[in-house]
Amino acid sequence: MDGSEDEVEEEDETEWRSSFLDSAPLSHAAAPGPSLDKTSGPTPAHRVILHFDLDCFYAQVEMIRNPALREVPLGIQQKYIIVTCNYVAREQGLTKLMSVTDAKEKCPQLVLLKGEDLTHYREMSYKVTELLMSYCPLVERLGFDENFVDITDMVERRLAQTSEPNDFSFKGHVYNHVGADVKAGDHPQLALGSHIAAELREAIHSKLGLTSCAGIATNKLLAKLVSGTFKPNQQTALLQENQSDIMGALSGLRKVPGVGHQTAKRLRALGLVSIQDLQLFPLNDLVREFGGPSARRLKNLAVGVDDSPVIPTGAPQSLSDEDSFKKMSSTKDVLEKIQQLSSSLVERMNKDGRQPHTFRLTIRRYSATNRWFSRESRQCPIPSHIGQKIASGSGDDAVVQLVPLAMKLFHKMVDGNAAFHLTLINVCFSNLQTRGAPACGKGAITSFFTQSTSPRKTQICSSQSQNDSSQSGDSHCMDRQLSTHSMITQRASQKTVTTKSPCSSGFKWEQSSTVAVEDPPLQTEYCSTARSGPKESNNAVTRRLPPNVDPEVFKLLPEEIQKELLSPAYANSLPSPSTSPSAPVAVPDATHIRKNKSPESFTDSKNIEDKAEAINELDPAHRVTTVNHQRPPRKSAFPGENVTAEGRLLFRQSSDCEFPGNVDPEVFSELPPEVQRELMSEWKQQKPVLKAPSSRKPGRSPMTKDRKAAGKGSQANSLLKYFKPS
DNA sequence: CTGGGCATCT
DNA sequence: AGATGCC
Repeated sequence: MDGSEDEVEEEDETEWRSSFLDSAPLSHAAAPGPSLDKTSGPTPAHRVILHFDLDCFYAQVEMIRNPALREVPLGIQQKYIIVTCNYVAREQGLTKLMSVTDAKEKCPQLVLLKGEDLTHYREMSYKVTELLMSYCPLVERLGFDENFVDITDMVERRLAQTSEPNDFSFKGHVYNHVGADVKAGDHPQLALGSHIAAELREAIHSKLGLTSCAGIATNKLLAKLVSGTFKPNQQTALLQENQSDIMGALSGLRKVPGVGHQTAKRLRALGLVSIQDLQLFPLNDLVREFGGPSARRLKNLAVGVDDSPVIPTGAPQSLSDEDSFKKMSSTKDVLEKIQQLSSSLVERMNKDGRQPHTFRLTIRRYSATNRWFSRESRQCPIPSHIGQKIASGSGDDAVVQLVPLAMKLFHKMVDGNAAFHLTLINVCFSNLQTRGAPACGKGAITSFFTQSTSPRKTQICSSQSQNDSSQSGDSHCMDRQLSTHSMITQRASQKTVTTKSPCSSGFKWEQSSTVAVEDPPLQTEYCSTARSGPKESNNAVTRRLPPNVDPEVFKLLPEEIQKELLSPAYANSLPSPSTSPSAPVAVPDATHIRKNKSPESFTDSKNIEDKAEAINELDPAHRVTTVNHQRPPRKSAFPGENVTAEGRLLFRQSSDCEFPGNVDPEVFSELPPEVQRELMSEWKQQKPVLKAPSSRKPGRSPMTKDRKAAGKGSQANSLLKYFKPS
């Protein structure tokens, strides 16, 4: 399958392209109106759905950040797992989700980068979604590296204005077909879809530097299944007539998206192992086990039928941050971990711009049998004064007030006096609400999103007929997007790559109430904390609190928590130890909070961030990689990579912070000296800019859009926070 | 030596 | 609040 990509390729591409690019006719004679129905006219019987899957996503992001890594086998490590690796590594037998031990055994020269901090992956992920949305608003995310796009309307509009439906061709592969085997004229929608898919993949590559795979089919299930047929950096279309082929080719029921471990287990209990087993299994029997809706869904999936609509994802409905570990058994450690997680979460929440109204703490207890099951969580409302601080930028104040809340939740689950053994802690903000944005009420962006998402009705699972009514994307929106698209495409033709992050516009909600929340009167009902030791009165205790801890909240805490908050472990995280109650206490900043905690956090996140910042300012298209290599020149997906020697820096074998903290020193030391020098100089070139990940710089667009949640109550979104203004 | 997110459904 | 599923 090597070089011969795009086997079914014709030359009328330019014609198609121009046809595709020019702005749409404003009349949609044949465009699906609100009454899109199979009975109503020559409208599309089928949707055209694209599925995009970024190649080894985390590895690609890292290789963009440091192009020298393109030449070496690279693995992205989270804890003891290689979550993904580049294709150099895959050639040596590495696979996804392999243990570090196995991976190093199989590939001793493997270069490992820590991937627990998802910040860069998340940012790039949203850039991809944003880019796709600029062409077509119906984009649904699946994880960080996959997107569905419903281009039905775009295709129909193009077809309506295309005079010669016989000139059609397919771009890329066609499943189970070779060469000119396939008559594209018989599948105009999919054929056109394949060209759009190619166009979008090219945009992702030219603007963001990422390669991807795509699948073109009539529903999400098939598009996803077919997209992985040829990897990497290729695309495949699936014709209706080959649906049963691709379903039958699945090696087992687990391969069906939507059938997870549990479902597969229950199916196996019914004697079902293969796709065919499920296809032939009586629906009634299946209903008995799974209930009507799930049973029908499963039966449909088995034959490649999937009516589920592409639901625009928009901004996330929750933000969470978590860490796992082998063992955590002291309340002090829990407190510190919660503090660390909350600090980072609050920072992210602040960049988002929305205000969280619910806080949730999740833990996982150790269990010899099932280490990764049984999560427990408790949630509570976030007092508005805290929520406002989060959204307004007083993040450090917010953290200080949030931690006691979290500890309260923690002790709803864990008895601090008894022994415990945790293996994971997660903190989560949800119920995110857009706060009164002045320009947000009826702004263009807002209405755009309102339109694009409101017409969503939950599609019911119609039985067999494959022709699901395409969720009538509102055509107004599509037209507007199409014109946007031409503009963007024109810009793309200038070969300007917009990977830079600055985008300034450091707009922030100015919060008049920044100082408004005052410590409530201390005298009222102090007695609730009955046995505060004889040492100090409640008043004294309260005075020892950090200035931004709400005494009201404090006194509601279990006394053990109160003690913890006053303990050295906690106080040390503050700039001013509690020794002198009368001394003015500075507001702790995130760096302080971040600083004193578990050893692993000393892995210098500073350098990493610095590097990221510096790299982000470089234009990937123009940056010349300086690599000194005698290694077999891997064919890079990116042309124009150049190689020169650098090596003015000496490599220090010490395991200190001379190189980024996410680089395994051990592994690094095993690299060839040339590679070491190369990497070192790469790192050294990045000049320090920021200290904390608090790069608040990516300005928040003043606009927040409300995405009227389909069905559910408000889902106020500020998706634009994730999408840099283009 | 099995991650760190997200979402939906019940 | 938990279970399940996806990456």
